Amino acid sequence: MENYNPQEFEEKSYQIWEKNGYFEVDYNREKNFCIMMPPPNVTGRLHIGHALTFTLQDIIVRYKRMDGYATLWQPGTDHAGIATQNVVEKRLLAEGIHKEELGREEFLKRVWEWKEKTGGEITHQLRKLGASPAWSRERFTMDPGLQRAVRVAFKKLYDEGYIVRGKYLVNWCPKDGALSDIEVEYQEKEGELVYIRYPLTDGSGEIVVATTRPETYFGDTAVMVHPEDPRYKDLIGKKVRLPLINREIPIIADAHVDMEFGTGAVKVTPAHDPNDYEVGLRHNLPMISVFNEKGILNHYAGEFEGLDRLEARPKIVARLEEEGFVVKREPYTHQVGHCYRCGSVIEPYLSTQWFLKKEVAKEAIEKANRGEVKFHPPQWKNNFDAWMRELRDWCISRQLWWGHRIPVYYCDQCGHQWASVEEPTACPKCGSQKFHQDPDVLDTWFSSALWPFSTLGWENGEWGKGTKWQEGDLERFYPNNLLITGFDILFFWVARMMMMGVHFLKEVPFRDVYLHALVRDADGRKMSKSLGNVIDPLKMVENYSADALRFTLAVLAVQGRDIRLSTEKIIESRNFVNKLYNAGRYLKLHQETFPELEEIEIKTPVGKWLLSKFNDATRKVREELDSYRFNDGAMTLYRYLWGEFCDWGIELSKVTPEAIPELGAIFKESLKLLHPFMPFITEFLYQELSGTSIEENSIMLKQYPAPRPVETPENFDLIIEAIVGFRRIRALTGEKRLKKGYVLAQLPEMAKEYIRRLAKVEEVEFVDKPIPNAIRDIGENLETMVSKDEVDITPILNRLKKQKEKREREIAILQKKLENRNFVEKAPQKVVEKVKADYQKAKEKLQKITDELQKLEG
RNA sequence: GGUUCCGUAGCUCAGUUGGUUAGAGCACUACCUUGACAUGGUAGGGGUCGCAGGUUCGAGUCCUGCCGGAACCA
Repeated sequence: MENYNPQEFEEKSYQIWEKNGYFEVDYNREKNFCIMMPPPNVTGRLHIGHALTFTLQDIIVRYKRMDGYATLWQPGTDHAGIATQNVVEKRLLAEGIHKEELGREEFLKRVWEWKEKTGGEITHQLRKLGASPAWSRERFTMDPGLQRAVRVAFKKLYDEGYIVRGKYLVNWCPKDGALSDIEVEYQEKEGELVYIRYPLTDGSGEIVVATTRPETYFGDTAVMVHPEDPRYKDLIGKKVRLPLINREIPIIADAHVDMEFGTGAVKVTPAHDPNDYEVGLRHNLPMISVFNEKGILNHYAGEFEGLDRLEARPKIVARLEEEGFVVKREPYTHQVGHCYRCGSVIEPYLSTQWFLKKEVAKEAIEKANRGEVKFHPPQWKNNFDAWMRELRDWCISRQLWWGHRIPVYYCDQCGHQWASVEEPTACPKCGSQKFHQDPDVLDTWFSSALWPFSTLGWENGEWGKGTKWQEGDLERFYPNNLLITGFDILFFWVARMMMMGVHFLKEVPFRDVYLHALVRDADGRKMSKSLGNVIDPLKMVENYSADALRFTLAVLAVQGRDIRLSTEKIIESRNFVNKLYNAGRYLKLHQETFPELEEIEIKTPVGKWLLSKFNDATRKVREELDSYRFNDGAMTLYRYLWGEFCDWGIELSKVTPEAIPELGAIFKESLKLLHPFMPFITEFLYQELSGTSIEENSIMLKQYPAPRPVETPENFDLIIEAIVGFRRIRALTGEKRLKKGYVLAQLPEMAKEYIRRLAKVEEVEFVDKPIPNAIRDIGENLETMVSKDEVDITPILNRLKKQKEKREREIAILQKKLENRNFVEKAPQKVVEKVKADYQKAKEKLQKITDELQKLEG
């Protein structure tokens, strides 16, 4: 057999698969299966998290495809607004060019150029993993078809009143502009609580407020106290003067104040705090922004104008201290919001933005509650429900150039504002040709929210029809069957697909959602460049093969648990690949090629036994894949192929080589079973053992195995037990071989040869009662014996003593149960019967052991 | 503060609706260069299932509390 060089073979076979269109949808099939690839960022490079998610997807997709489904795994990349714009901006800066100098159009041209040339590298890296999506249908969230879908979706929502524009307090990143609520990451930070004195205007005293953000006090438009607070009751309605700038603001009463916190008096800055914003609305307070969109303080800050808000903070406090306005400062840890992308401290900031109103999700919530989407693992449903219940309006406008530009136009003549799918030529109201488009673009997630149906042709116009999508795809593939993605984008993406899918198509976008966990290092730490503990999937593929990496990820993918990955574990899988290769070599040593399992009749005892094990494994693997228990599926295959096929099947066939052709056929079938997990080595061995080429006979296109009828095999489990029994005697006594061995059981005559050869016993006899003067190994279902004269008995004695103790413990437990009248009366009859039988069996075994001990010692 | 998850062998973890003597892989010990494979083979040792109560005939599994760790939301 040829040497197996994974790198070479993986490259070669992948090309053949792709070139021959094996990944594409076979429209001749009746059953459909559709899964969307979560589009990776076009700037992205394959990291281990990608490797996990795409491996799991590929496993399911290959399984379904082999199982007879018209299978669509829709690939594509995401335009990733902020990330991509940053990448290109940086490159331009390296040449000394600011994007403002280029202007919007020219800049966008450069972004597209970048995208065409270097973007989407990740899709090539994905191929190294063996991922098998329908590449011919690859999409980009800003291709013309999807651009149209976005504009249609926007216009519909706009016309229905779900999309509105308004001046609201949003999460503002001084670098990246407006962010949605979930793009803010909270971190615990050591800060300080500064107590500031606000003198009353009538000179009758002062009021002290506490704040963690003293620089915002320039925007205060009130001080608020609890109406029942005896300390401040009399002050309500009076005015205070803000330090340094001397602006006067009123003291108001509001029951929302927490009297316990700080001094019980709260400064109100409606333009820079979400709670204060609400207060401002309730009490009709003015809203004063004290810094601009870059976070630079403005004229309201008096002498501090021109400073960055964070730099200004200590200076402001120092100045207030100088002037005697600071009562005290105390250390205070609190949660500070940071931009998910650049890490800047987020400021609540008043600005005009577009919002998608939460009401749009009403139907999606109802459907989710009715269980129309199933989550795996199920506890995610709670999380999802909670978030959907507390849904807030979604800020969808972004101050970027790269992205789907908001299709809203403003007439310069009459002021009319409208949304349009097509580029308009004139104002629909006054006919003026002077109008302009909204400068902002949409949140990237807006377009990915449409992904489960926009890629199927929904409102794509004519673009891509017949190539990127087919007529009827929506009916065939929507709802998608499954979504696999990381739990970290449950809200960002999954929830939004739910809203949009249900809103536009009246159906949930997918039936099942599988959320996988994070990949961590061997010590459970997050992988990060700064820690230097990053495992590069491409390196792992290079060093250990894609199969090894895939199998490792699958075997570690336990639902609801983080994955601790290490090269050691990948090496274990690599060893498994090696084991399979050698099993193939063994078979090839005896016969050039092997038939398909359905082409031959399994006649030999070994073949029948192995086929029944294959059936067990097949049933289990199917069940485990159907319930997305990837780790169990991988483990079942590992145990079956290594522990049963290799350890016993091959070994037994050395005794009766006439079983080898049958083994070969069963092995080929087993390769199909394994193929979704390890696509390459299975293809290699399948071709080697079939004497065919990938082009004519790819394993990818074979039927996924199903259990097949086999008559109850000769009881090989007992033969195996006898072999192990003798081996144990040999291991304990150190005998290289045994002259004569006895088995207390009636096994078929043919068993003798297997026992002789594999247990190294020269002569075997079956007996129906213990021989005299013997040492016995008492197994679960049978005993093996040799004459006492043949071996040294002390290790045997020790072992028997241990067994005795163990049996006695067991018997005590069972006996207690049986003596318990409650148990005998209340437990199901079947259980009681079983315990009784077990008790009898255990007693018998104990008897044998004590007899044996007595004889040996006596 | 709210919600959720986790704690089982030295390590990483299975254990699906409660029902044998709680399993696997790695690691460990002893033996084995036997014609597929030392990236291997054979045999073996190792756990009072975080702690304390409770429900039940019966608890690793269900309930309550506590201890320890993590995540999400506010």
